[in-house]
Amino acid sequence: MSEKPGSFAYDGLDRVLHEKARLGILTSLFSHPEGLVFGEIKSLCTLTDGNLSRHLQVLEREELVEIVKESGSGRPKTTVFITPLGRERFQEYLVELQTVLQAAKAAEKATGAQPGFSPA
Amino acid sequence: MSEKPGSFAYDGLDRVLHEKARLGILTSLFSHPEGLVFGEIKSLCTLTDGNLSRHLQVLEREELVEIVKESGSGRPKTTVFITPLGRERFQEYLVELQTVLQAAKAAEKATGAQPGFSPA
DNA sequence: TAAAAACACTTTACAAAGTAAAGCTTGGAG
DNA sequence: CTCCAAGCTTTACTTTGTAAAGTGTTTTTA
Repeated sequence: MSEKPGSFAYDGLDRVLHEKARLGILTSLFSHPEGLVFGEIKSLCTLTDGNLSRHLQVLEREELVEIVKESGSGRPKTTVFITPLGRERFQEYLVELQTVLQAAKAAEKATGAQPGFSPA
Repeated sequence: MSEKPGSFAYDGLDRVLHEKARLGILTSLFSHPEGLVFGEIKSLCTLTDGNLSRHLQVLEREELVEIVKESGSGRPKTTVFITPLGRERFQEYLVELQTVLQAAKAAEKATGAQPGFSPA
C-alpha cells in the first residue's frame, strides 16, 4: 500500500455541517441571501417543526446563521440568514466534499470500476 | 421563492455512509478492492482501535463490508473488503454528494458569491 | 528466560446528537 | 364564541459517535 497515514481521515468534514438536515438548511440559506422564514425552510428541507427548531439552535450557537424574530403583534415570524462565517465554513466544507469525490473518482479509474456517477 | 418543497431534503444522504469515519473507511476500501487489514485502515483514516472496531461492526451489519478474520496461530489478522452492495451504495451516495455541490455552485452563480471552491 | 513493550483487537461506558411527540400561544374561519 | 390551523419551543427518548479500559498474544530486551 502506498498512501500516507491520514489520507482518508477527512478532518475538514465539520461535524456541525456534515449532517443531512443542517446541510440542507445551510444550502437553502446559501441560495437565499435575502433570508428565509421558518416555514419556508421547513418545507424546502422537509423537516418537522421541532427538528428545524433544534438544528437552528445549533447553527445559531455556532454563529453560522442569524435568527431574527418578530413577534410584536401578529403571528411570530422567524427569519433566518446565513452569516458571513456561515458562508465561509460552508464553502470550506464543500471543498472537502470535492476531495472526497475526487478520491473516489481516482479510485474508479485505478480499479477500473464502473462509474456510478458522472464527472462534473 | 421558487423552489419546490423538499428541494434541499437530501434524502439520498444515507445515514450509514454520511459519517466522517465511515465515509473514510469506505473510500479507502473502495480504492483497495484487494482488501485492507485493520491496522492499515486505522492508519489511513486516523482512527482509534475502538472507533474503527465499532464502525466496522456497523458497516458489516449493513453488509457494506465483509470481514475476514484469521486467528489460527500467530497474531489475529482482520482483513476487510467492500462488498458489491457497498460499492453500489457508496456510488449512490457520491451521486447525492454531487447534487449538493451542484446546488451550491448554482447558488454561487445566482447570488454572485465569491467561489470558495473551484469547479470540478 | 523473565519482564516489558507492542500488536491486534473487543467491550464497556459516557456524552452528544437526531428525532418525534407534546405543549403553548396567537390568528382566522365558520 | 368555538374550533382549527399556523408558528414555533420544550421535553423526552433513542441512537450514535468517541474514548478509555480490558484481553490475549507476540515480539523485544535485559
